[in-house]
Amino acid sequence: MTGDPAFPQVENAPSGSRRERVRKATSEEIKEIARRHLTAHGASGVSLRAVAREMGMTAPGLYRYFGSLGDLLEALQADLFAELAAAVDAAEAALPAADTDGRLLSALRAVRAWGLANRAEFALLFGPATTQTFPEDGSPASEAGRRFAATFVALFDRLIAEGRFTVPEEPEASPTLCAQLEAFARLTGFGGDRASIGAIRVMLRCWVRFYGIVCMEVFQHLAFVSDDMEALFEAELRDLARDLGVAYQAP
Amino acid sequence: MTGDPAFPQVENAPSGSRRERVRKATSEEIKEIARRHLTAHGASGVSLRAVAREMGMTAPGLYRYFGSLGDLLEALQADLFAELAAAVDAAEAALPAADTDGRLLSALRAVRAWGLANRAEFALLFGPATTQTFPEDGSPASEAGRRFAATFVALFDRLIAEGRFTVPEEPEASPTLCAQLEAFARLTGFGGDRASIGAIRVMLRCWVRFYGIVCMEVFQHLAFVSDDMEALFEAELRDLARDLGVAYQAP
DNA sequence: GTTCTTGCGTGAACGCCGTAAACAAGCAAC
DNA sequence: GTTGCTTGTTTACGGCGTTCACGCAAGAAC
Repeated sequence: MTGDPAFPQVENAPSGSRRERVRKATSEEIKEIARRHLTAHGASGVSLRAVAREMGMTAPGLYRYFGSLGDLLEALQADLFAELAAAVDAAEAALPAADTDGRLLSALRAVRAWGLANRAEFALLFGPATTQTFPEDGSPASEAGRRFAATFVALFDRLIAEGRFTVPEEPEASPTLCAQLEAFARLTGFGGDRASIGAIRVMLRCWVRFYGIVCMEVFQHLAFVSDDMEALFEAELRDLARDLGVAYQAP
Repeated sequence: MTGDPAFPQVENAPSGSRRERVRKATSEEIKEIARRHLTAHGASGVSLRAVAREMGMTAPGLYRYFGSLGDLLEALQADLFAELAAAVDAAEAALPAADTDGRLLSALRAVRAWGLANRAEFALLFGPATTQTFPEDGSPASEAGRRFAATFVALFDRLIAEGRFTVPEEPEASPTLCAQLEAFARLTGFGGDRASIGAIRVMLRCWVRFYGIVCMEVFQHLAFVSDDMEALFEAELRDLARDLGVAYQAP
């Protein structure tokens, strides 16, 4: 596996032994085909047999790569979280690093755009947790999700650091809520030094609102209003920006 | 079974011919069993064969009652919307008619409670629209959903009538958004006389926030924060009430 | 009361599916 | 070469949605 058994493996090749490389390749091919089926027919349209058939294998062969159909979906989940995070990063990177406002808006719009362009994928990531797709706590999928979240946590963190939004006076926060918010901050590594409860509360509120509007649109629960909800989304984004002390600007 | 066979159709019996009654009964039994399977194993755990087996029938027999598995799920959807609406109505009815504030809070809490007590059912109603469960526009499921929404529309309507919340100055509403909001008001029969664009906007904003927090909890996307998110929900509800000019009161 | 009709349920069949177990071929190392 | 591990196949089991041809009992018509 590593550097040199005799010393023939000078390793200009990508990485790992030949075995490992080809294994990785087929593993990627499986996920690639499964992704296509996911896109085309939703999560329930992904089947080991169909994937195997498409790549000229038999279904049991896939069990050398994924322990079950659920495992395959979970691996897909991890990849998709990474893909989404990459899309968000790309959207951010297009703007100057100092433009926190623009970057945040751009990042949020990127999530919506990705969700609309990848409905089934979005549903797999953010839809109801079925008996299948159960990202166990330390699993790759769970970690990938955490990394995705980290992107936004970092952005919000900068808002706090820049002292953007005025934390509202909230004396009513119950002890239970405070404890949970603190747990949230700890788990996400949010607001390293200035993690005021109020700030966390504002961030979570915004995240919930954002989740709501995007899910509604992607899951098509407001389709009867209009097929294109961009205007509503932008209006929501404007509100959201105001709450965060961020200067809204049209896309 | 009915009253008298001699000149028989005096109809003290429930309704319809005997045929129709027994048909209705088995139809209900099918849905009842399917509902149990839904509760136990999620939407993907509902199968015609299993339902049939449990009621001592064979699967093809069910096709006399539902055109397909998808149709059965859609019928379930309709029933579940009705059940949820009933739960909301009950929660409302427990309070005096004049107590608009209390009724609204109670109604919203009822939705959350129902969702938590019926996760899979909630997912079927509000989760991603799969290739299965596609409530065609005039379908029973779609109508049931509309009736459920109507409950809340009525409540918000009363808030407007009572002049509760001050519509924020929003000169930025784009023409597209205005058109869509008007379409929304028309389709839901919202705000008969005083349907100001701003009011509709406020209502939709609140609905989106509510949808977001409940979905997050029911779909278990904030489970890492805590297993019991009641405190967070109540905090969100407090904010929401403030925006609507509603007096928050603890449950 | 006999006949006719209609609707209900079954049995068999087709083609999917996930998954397990036994087995054969290929590659790696000694 | 021999040994052992990795890969993939074959075969098999049970479950699934759905279709079709068929019996059969209950209601309608006479």
